[in-house]
Amino acid sequence: MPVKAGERLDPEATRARILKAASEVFTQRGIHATGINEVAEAAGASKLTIYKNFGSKDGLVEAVLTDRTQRVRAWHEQAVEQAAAGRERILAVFDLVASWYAEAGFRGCAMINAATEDRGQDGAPRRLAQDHLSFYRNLFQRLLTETGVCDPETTARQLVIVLEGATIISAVDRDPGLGAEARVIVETLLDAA
Amino acid sequence: MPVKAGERLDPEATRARILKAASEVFTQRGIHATGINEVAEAAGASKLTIYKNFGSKDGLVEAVLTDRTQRVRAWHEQAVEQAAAGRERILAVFDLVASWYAEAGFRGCAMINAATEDRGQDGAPRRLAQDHLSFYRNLFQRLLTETGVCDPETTARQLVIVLEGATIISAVDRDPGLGAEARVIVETLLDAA
DNA sequence: AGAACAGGATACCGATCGGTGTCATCTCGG
DNA sequence: CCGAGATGACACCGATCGGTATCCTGTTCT
Repeated sequence: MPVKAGERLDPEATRARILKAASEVFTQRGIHATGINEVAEAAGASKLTIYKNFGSKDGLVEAVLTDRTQRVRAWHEQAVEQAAAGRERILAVFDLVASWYAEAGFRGCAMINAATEDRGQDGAPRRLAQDHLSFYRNLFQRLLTETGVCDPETTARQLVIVLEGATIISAVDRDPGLGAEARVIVETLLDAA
Repeated sequence: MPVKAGERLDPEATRARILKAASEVFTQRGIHATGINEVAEAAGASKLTIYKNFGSKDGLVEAVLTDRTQRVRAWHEQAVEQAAAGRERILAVFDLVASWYAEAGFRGCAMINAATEDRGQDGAPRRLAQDHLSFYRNLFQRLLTETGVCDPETTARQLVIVLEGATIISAVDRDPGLGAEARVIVETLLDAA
């Protein structure tokens, strides 16, 4: 992908282009399985530019995951705000992931996948995956508190389990139907809470 | 690990020793991140013996995962049989995984991890992971039918979601408490079913 | 116009990868 | 006691890895 004239010599655009290309190729083929050369080719950038911007492959991976978790969080915050108050806001999260499962090339949560590839190590991927899980826990806990659930913390942890279970199974089975199944579980858990 | 005199020149024992060592090192460090040399060193075997027995690294990975899924299935079948009939048999599955989460060096489900590392590919790891999920679905469906649940298939799929969600979160967070949390969710779902 | 800089292309480095070949050693059946 | 098979130790292969250096083009600013 050659650089268009208009966006040339814009360091921020170059960095964003590399991030986007790296995110896509990491998602599709895995992080360990993807070489820097592939990222460079997919981004239409040279290895030099990648290393100038991110220092190392680990630095690139951390930047990709950080960018990814921030985008996902923003999507969820926005979806929640647009939903009617109460239980609908919680279900909006699962409607959002249901549409995510249905996207072509869906391969699961980037942070969980990276932490899984890196298992045994205590590097940035695992830390970012834990932070990502904490985001979901805190989001659910806030929404559950607003709806007046008696034990928001426990129920929030339950919803994260359902969310991540549906995500990993949807990725392995390539089955977008897990979104609807997760929603049913969530309604049951909310009824019981 | 040098070979003990008694087990020398026993091809089956050698093969089993390689499988066990490979399973451990793959689990702890990841499959892509582990070279054949590491497996050979961990097994006290030579690369020649590994390739004589398994043909290729992919063949070794497939053999390790096949062995693993069979062992896990046997553990679950046994745990279920030893539990009292009815709901206890379903909960026995989650008690078993709870003790699994508490093991030192727990890193999640080998099949799901391998499929995640291999994402985008349609090789043996993903197929074995799908088969592993099917095993859980079929097991739960059988037990739910025995307890007289009205829609065993749907509830079985729900239980698999909870099981895999708890597993992946327990692995990422290194938190064995997910076993108890999963059990609570299961009881709620069984009450509602 | 010219300095400064971003960036693409390419070659290169040492290390490691999956995989093969060679050879000595060990055990065991005959 | 000897040959066959299994195994470990080790050297080696081409490919690819992460990472660096070189060279040149094209843009932007002064």
